[in-house]
Amino acid sequence: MSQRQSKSEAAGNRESERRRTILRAAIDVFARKGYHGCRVADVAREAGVAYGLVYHYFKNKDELLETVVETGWSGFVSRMRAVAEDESTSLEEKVRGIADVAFEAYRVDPRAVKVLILEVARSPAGTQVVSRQQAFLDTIRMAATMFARSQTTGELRADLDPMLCASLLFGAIELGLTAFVSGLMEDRSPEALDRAKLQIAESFLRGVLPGAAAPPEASWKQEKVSSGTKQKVGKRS
Amino acid sequence: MSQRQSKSEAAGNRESERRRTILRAAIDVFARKGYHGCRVADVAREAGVAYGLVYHYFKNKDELLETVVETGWSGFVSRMRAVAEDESTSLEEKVRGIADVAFEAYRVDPRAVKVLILEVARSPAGTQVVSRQQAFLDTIRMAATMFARSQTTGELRADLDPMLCASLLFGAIELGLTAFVSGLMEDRSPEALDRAKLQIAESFLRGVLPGAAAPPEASWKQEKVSSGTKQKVGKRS
Amino acid sequence: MSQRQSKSEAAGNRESERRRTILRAAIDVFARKGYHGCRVADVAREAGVAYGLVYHYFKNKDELLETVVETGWSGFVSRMRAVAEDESTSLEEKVRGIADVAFEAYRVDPRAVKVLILEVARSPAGTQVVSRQQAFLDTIRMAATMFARSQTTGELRADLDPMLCASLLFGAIELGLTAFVSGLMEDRSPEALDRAKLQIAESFLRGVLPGAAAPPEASWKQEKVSSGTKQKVGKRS
Amino acid sequence: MSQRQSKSEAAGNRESERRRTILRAAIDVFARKGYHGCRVADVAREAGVAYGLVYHYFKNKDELLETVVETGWSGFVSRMRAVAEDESTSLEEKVRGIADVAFEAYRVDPRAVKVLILEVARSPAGTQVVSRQQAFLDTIRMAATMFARSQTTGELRADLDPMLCASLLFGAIELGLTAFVSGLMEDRSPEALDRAKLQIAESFLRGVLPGAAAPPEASWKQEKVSSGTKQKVGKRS
DNA sequence: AATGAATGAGGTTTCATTCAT
DNA sequence: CATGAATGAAACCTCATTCAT
Repeated sequence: MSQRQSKSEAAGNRESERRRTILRAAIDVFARKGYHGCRVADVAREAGVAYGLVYHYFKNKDELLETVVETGWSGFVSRMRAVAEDESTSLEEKVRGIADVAFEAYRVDPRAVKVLILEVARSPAGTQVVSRQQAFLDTIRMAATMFARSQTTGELRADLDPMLCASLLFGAIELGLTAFVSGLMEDRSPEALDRAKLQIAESFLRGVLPGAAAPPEASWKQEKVSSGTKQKVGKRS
Repeated sequence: MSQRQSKSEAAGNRESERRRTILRAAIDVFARKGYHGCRVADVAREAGVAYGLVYHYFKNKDELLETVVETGWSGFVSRMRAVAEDESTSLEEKVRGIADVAFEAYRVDPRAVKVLILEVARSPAGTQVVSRQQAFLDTIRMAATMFARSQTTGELRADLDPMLCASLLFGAIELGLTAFVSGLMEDRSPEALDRAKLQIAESFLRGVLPGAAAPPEASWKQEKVSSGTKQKVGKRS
Repeated sequence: MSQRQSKSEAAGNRESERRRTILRAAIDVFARKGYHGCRVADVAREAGVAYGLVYHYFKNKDELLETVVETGWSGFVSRMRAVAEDESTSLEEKVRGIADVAFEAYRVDPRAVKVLILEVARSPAGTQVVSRQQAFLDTIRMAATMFARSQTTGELRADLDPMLCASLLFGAIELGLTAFVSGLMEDRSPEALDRAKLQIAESFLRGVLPGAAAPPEASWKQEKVSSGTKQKVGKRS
Repeated sequence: MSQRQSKSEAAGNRESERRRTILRAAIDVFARKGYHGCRVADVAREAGVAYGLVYHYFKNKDELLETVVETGWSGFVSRMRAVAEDESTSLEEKVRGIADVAFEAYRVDPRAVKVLILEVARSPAGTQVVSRQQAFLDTIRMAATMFARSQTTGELRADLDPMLCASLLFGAIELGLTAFVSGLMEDRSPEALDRAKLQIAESFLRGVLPGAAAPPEASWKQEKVSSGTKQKVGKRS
């Protein structure tokens, strides 16, 4: 802030600046080519720094991803948690808040969200450090807990599985965002984003809130027996 | 079937038997460690065949995945399409049918579904052959078309984006299945699967069908302005 | 042995042949440039094989050295042990036998001995797998035990430290061999080797066997006080 | 000495102080992990100075070792030479003197001695600057010359190879010291050191001085033919 | 003098793919 | 068909050295 920074301050700033540059480059490259599809050299080139500098700031390629994920995810999760555990709000507000957080994250840094979706949300279990895979699941569990609490207050239909509600909500949000990330949605304007967010939240709420308008269950109840048996879904030719 | 098979038949059968063994092994290994996390040798070992035999039946590692995906996905898609484009059924039945197809596929071969979810649904755009990435998106587009048609008949609320509806449905289904795949759902009995399927379909339908019971929109309409702006979601420190 | 070898036999032979080729090349290269001074590529080139084949037969560069050492050393040690623990021989015969084993090893494969001397005998403790450093020390300990036993039978002067006797013997042998390895000894003919071997064994024996002719200790006893004090050997602080 | 030092003197002192600190650290680190097993950063950390400062005082890593060796070795050699070339002493006194010098060097700075043993005495020929490898050999040659002279005066048995005598002496001393360095000798007290020194010198002298008590050569003369032939020392299977 | 960030050549290791048997 | 040894390009990582401050 002061006109003159002490040497160490200046150095400290430059260091974190470089570090951030590399992290930024990593996000961009990971988003573009995927973690496995890019080389450390790509990240370095994107960042405009020498090869070895990446290893000055990060132990190895994996830690680079780990850091990208952690910084991106931890903020996301803490905001999510703040919304989900706010005792002064209704379930409805919470759900809308969660959608807000997710879409806002996308608005601010779509590429980072893409990396999170691609490399964190889904990835073989055993492969990486527990944290990565777990991070995503923990978030869903957190939401499930939120839904379970809502059932005790009657805000959520009692016949629903809270874990499934959570999956449903996050699945909708995630694939909604994926639609933007992947180019399925042509209009990526802020307004379109906002509309998508609202639609997702609203549809979800309509579906799970205890409302008068139950869907005409009768029609499917009688055919549910057949489901799962009449379909032949043999995987291989 | 006959006691004696002609030479070519026998050879053909033995070949496809081996081929199938390898494909099966590939599915299992991909599901366990991911495409990038495993080596061709792992697949060969899992199949109990020699190293080079994999290359006898498949051009390269990528074709192996391609084949896994194609055989798994094409059946899935055709069944999906049959359901979605059946002109004699209501939207509700179609949606339930889609959920049926997805969950039945999981019931029959959960590991194959896992591979499809991991390696097909999400993966960086540029990386692989177009087909893979496209396959998933095409399916969503197909569902979007289905929803769009339903709007013309008044079966679906007109104010919803069909593409988003498709994302919402598939997102819910996919993450629902992920909940099983990842172990989030402890009870993986057929009954639990069935329950999940029904809940997902029903909640989705409730949310998007034109019903009397609109959710209390008033409550959020007045705060919607703020959403996407008041939240501070800065990704990095 | 038979004219026709079964497939696996042939393969087995070819495999071990290659493996041996690489090991041989490693010995030569290690002897010439040292473990740290050469690249895996050098070994591959020397062996006339492709780069990656080295890794087909050995886990990594370190295992390559480990194997060189083990195969070379284990034979050496077992022969040494056979000599040292033979209860039917006199100490004198044992000492001569040990010199035999060492010099014969050098005659048979001087480069392998060079590698053993360079990379095994001495090397920082913590660096490598225990076995390497320990192997050498264990051999000395074995000899020390042999000397200790000889003291009980009166074959060795009782006033000597067995461990030091072992060090003395092996030090003499090792540096004797080093004189050949390093080119200090110009004549490397078998006869010269034999002469060196005999001289070393004989001088050692003269020095440690209980003989009438004690060295004129008187002469140094009176000046021993000064030793270790008058010399200024400060390495610089 | 004077109360006031000129600026350059002061600077010079400070410089050499730092320089010495780094050199000291290098000795310790080299002794602990070996030249190849450590990084320049390790030396810097051990010295408690910044990374680049090492390069302020030394051209490169190799010069660091070179300097360690030179300062350590040159003093050692000049003391050794003073003893070996002192025309007023008997061979016996010279040998005892050499042992004195070596053990005193170890007493004063065992780690420096370890480095000398590890990095100087043995190291592949081609690897480094000639001086290093040569330094050790030259010392042995010097001793060999000393022994050769002793033969002309009849102090040393005429049937011995002077070069081998030198190797024998230094081998015994070196491995004697190694026994201490490596922990083979449990008692490392000054007294134990002194005892070892005396035993080595005395045994060596007994072995090589022309004494009445020749070892019973007869016993081995008749079996010497076999040596080197009956032993099967094939290195590999 | 002192610092440690920055550089990049050089080495190791992996693993998809080919090929001889 | 089947095998698995052989190949080598491509990626990762290390670390000596330089350089701007």
